[in-house]
Amino acid sequence: MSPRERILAVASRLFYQEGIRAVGVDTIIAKSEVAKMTFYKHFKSKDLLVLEFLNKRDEQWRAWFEATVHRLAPKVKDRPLAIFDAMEERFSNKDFRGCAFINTMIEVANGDHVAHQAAADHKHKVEKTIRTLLSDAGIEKSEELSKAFLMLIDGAIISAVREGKPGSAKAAKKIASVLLQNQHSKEK
Amino acid sequence: MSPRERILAVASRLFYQEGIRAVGVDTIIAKSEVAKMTFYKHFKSKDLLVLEFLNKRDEQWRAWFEATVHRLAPKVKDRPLAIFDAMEERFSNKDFRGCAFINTMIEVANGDHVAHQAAADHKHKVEKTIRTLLSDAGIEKSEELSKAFLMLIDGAIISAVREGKPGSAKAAKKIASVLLQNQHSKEK
DNA sequence: AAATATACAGACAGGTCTGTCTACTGTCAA
DNA sequence: TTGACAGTAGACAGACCTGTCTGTATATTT
Repeated sequence: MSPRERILAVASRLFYQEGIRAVGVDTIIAKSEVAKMTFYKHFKSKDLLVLEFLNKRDEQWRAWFEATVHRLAPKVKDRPLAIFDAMEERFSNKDFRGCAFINTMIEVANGDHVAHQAAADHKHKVEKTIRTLLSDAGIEKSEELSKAFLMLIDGAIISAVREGKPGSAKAAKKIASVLLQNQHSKEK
Repeated sequence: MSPRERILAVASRLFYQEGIRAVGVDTIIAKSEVAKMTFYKHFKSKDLLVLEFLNKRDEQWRAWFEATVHRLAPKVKDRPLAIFDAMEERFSNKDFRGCAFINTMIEVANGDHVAHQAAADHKHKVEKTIRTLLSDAGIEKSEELSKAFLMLIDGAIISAVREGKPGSAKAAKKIASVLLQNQHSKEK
């Protein structure tokens, strides 16, 4: 593993686990066993490292998400509800500490900051993925429903963090299934 | 206004607006026009000030919540859905920056910290209030539904922060009304 | 063998953080 | 008038923050 990869790996783990403000560059440098100048050669500033962390995590998260939903639900019509089974898997991880993008957005506070933009972009992409899952399952008016699903996901994430257990995923799934039934009965 | 009240008022505003870690005691001391020793006379540490901020905000928030729901919905059966109208009022405030308890919980990270306990306590109390609103409206199985409502509220809060506009409250209300209808039709 | 690139170790500057301490001022009551 | 009390102003300690700088070692390429 190259120094650059070590730095990014260590930083990603610590940023997610403890928060961005809580982790200093000195800690990252020490834990990735790298010289300070090597760090600043590869990342011009801490902010740029944060940005790279967010971008990489966005890609990895969405790749995981699509793969897991497909694994859990081979049939397209089962995939919308499988979203919440995927979330439950995530919530059950012992290192789960919520959504890195929500966390960053809250930690940074300033709405103009790049981190907010990154969080907004990430969630928009996730919402688009959900919309595709819904319309592939034959659901009309998938736009409103995908926004509802995203809200349920975020609510479930917060509940899971607060309670320290993954039960909220099942509750969210139940709500989602009611919404789908409701949508279905309206179409008839 | 006594020095102590000034400190707490300034701290509360800044903690909510910018985050706890982001605001140093020096800033609080300067803005509340107080000597440093006066600060430390009234609050033994920053952590204790944070705790008092959270406790006070919990009381004020719930008082506002109950009063607003009652104002918006004089009839008991209208109150469950009025919860989301109340939230929309909150989201529309220009200083809205999410839920102070969620924010604190995320910012602090460590699950054993008092702030987590405070957030958990607050949300439990809110859930209990919601459960009462539901059962007063004649809804059975209010426990499961109150948890669902809380999840919708938290999801709507996150969406509102992310989008910077209060629209998510209406979306959450729509979902809640579907849940209520569904509950109602099951009872029949 | 010499030159170049990369990474190492660690001192340093300049700033911020929490919390402590001293010395001074104004007020009120015994 | 004297003493207690609450508050002010500001220096200070010690830790931590980001980012820069010097000098050295190693490895690869020419």
